[in-house]
Amino acid sequence: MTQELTIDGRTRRAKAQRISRRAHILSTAERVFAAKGYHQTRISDIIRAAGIARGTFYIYFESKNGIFHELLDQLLVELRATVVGVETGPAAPPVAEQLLETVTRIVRAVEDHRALTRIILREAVGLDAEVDRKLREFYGSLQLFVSGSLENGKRLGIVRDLDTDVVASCILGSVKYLLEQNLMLGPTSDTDAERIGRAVLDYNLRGVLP
Amino acid sequence: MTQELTIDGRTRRAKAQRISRRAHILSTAERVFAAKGYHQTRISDIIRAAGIARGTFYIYFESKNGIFHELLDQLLVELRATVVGVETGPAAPPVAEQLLETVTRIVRAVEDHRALTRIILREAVGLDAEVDRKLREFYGSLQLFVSGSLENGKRLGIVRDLDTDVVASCILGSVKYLLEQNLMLGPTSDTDAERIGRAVLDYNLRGVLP
Amino acid sequence: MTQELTIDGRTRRAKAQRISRRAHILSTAERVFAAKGYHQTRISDIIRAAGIARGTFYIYFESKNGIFHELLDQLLVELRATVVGVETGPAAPPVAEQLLETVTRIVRAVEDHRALTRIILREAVGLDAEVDRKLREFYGSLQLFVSGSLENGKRLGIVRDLDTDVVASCILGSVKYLLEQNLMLGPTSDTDAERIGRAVLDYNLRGVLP
Amino acid sequence: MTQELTIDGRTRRAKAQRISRRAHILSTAERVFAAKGYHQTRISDIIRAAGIARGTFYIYFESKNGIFHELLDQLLVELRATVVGVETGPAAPPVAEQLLETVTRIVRAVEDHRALTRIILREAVGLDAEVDRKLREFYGSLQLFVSGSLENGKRLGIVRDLDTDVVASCILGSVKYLLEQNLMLGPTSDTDAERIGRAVLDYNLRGVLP
DNA sequence: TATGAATGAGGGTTCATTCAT
DNA sequence: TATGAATGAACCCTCATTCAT
Repeated sequence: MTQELTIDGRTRRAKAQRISRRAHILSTAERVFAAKGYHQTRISDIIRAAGIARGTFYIYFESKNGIFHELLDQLLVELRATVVGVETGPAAPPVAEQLLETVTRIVRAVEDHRALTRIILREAVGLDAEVDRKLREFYGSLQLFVSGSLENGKRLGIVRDLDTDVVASCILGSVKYLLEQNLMLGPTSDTDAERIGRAVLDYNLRGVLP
Repeated sequence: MTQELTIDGRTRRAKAQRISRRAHILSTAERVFAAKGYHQTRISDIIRAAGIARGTFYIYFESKNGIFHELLDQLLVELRATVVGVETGPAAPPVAEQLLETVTRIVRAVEDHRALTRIILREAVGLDAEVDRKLREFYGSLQLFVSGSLENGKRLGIVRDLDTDVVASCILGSVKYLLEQNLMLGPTSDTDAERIGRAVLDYNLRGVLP
Repeated sequence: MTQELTIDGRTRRAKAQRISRRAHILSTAERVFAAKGYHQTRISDIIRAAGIARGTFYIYFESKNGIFHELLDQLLVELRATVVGVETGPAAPPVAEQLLETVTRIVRAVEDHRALTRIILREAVGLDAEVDRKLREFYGSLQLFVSGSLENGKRLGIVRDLDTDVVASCILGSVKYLLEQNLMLGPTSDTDAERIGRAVLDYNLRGVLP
Repeated sequence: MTQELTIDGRTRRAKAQRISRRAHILSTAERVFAAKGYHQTRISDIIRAAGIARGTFYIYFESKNGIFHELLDQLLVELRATVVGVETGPAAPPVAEQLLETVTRIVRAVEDHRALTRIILREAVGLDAEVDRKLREFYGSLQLFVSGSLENGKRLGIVRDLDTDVVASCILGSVKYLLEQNLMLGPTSDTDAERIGRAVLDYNLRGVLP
């Protein structure tokens, strides 16, 4: 082993450690934020829970607000990934199926990030202008996706004539509210998730009339 | 005029002034909270806007949190009044009609208290345990009302067989999200309100399928 | 006494108290700054010495930097007043006499504000851009005054031909340095002050050659 | 080559490197201190500018204060060298000439260490007790030298009867202030330096009277 | 009742210095 | 010797609440 390699090894190890440390703080903060809420969370809480010194926090993150934004971005990217990429071309699967898949994927993603989603849903709104912008953009892109799918469905004759904007909002709202409700309770079982998914789909497709 | 009467008059006038002053501070706080958000609002902001002294605020209200809870209670009572009291007896109007009325009433109530609702939706969640409890209770009672109506509808044969709990959540969610969206924009015109009301009703009743 | 007068009395008393409190903090800060230096002075030091609470300090002054600037401004105004206003017209007293008077006045002013001057001389330079600007402006105006007087003297034939800019700097420098030296020692007696004043004048007028 | 010699070579090379590295950090710190001022300078600024690691700094210097003291000492020694060593014996050149030479030498020395001198003049005063002591000692020794020269001049009949202490202070002050003024501006040209040197000398020798 | 000056418990952030590698 | 991540003591400032007048 030449010295270069040794140094390389050290550097690599150090870098890996830095990344894992960062991830550790990030996930700790996620937990603390979820438990106490953004405003009730003190930097002291995070560093105590993470077992690090005060200054160490500021090596890895710019500020309390900064780490929150990082968590927010992380979640929004992840959630967006569960929705974006649905085909609406002529050869694509029927809208109903796509929506079911989307719902299932979202439910799973939210389940995978209970704590994070809980924070976002409960704390992010109205926190600061930048957060608001990000959330608006996020919901806006979802809205576009859903209303686009509905328009497509109308063209294909598998969706009846309706106010796509309003209905897209309704669909988003119904899914969002269901997720909120379930997050506030304990973890949702897979069967529950499926039951809820089917019910919301059925409702969205056929309404409540007989 | 005896002295007693004079004192009575004084007392009455003083009492009236106390009440009106309290109302003045309350409505001022509502405006300020709505404009800046709960956390960004300082007691200084409220007293400056209300034109009162610092100490005066604490004569009428226990704390910043206290006045917020008062506004919250006020709104929840008002909103609840738009929903509660719907008849589900055999002689009652059809569920469809009742829902339309309810939606219309809610939209109007929210429009009447834009500022307050805006705060509740954006700031109240996760503020403290007590607020959370109140909101849970509020949404819970709405949920019960809606799912009860649905059950009733099922018995009457005017609602098809569906998971009433999940669907009730969906209905609440769709209405709530629409209200959120519209609150963040400018004031909704009456025609818009009606259009949206009809669209959400139509969607909830018949779904998206042709 | 009508109620208005009573209120007036209260208001007046309160205002007076506020002013005196402010002055108290200001003079305390002056003492502390002079004793420990700007950077070594903590807000804690000032409030402890002034016998006030932390928050009280911030009622009267914006910040540590703010109170320092106030002291600085106060001194510069006072010192400027000892220098500005000298007549240079044809009917004015001879330059020599004017300079002597100026020196005497400056020495007295500095003696009256030992602590303050000590801070300004020792701490102000290089503290921040604004302080630098103020000091540059202050010394600049002195320089202008002195060189103007010299020019005038030249025209009147009571000052020989010399580089007025450089010589004005020299005069300022010699006075400034003497003041610095004396401030660092104990208080200067009146006789010392006069002796020094005469010596510096004599030196400035006639130089060191026989 | 024996092993000892090799080791000797290594040791020597290592030592040389150590010395040059130390000098490198020192001169970098000088630059940074001059640019940002002592208090605004962070260790981070120095190590970044020097291209070394955090810990390395502390191998070569004890502390931020330590490296500053080293720069201070270095400058004071250098400046002292421009003043000390002037002969005052009977065979020595006339005082006037000696003073002119001294002024010229000081101006040059200051020009050679603009950055450092700038720091000393702007930041050192009041930094800590030790710095104050060193500066007092430095100026004290200059004062002694100048007043000694004046006394000597008086004995030789080339300096008139005057308060040597006060006048020594004046001379120092005038030179110091001029240097300060020029340091704050851009670099002084040689001709400017000479012009200023002659003017200050002329002024010091003959005063302002015709 | 009304006032507004006073309070003081924190909170987030900085940065000189240390130390394991 | 060189590194740079880790440390934690300090510091300035905020602001909800109190209380003497």
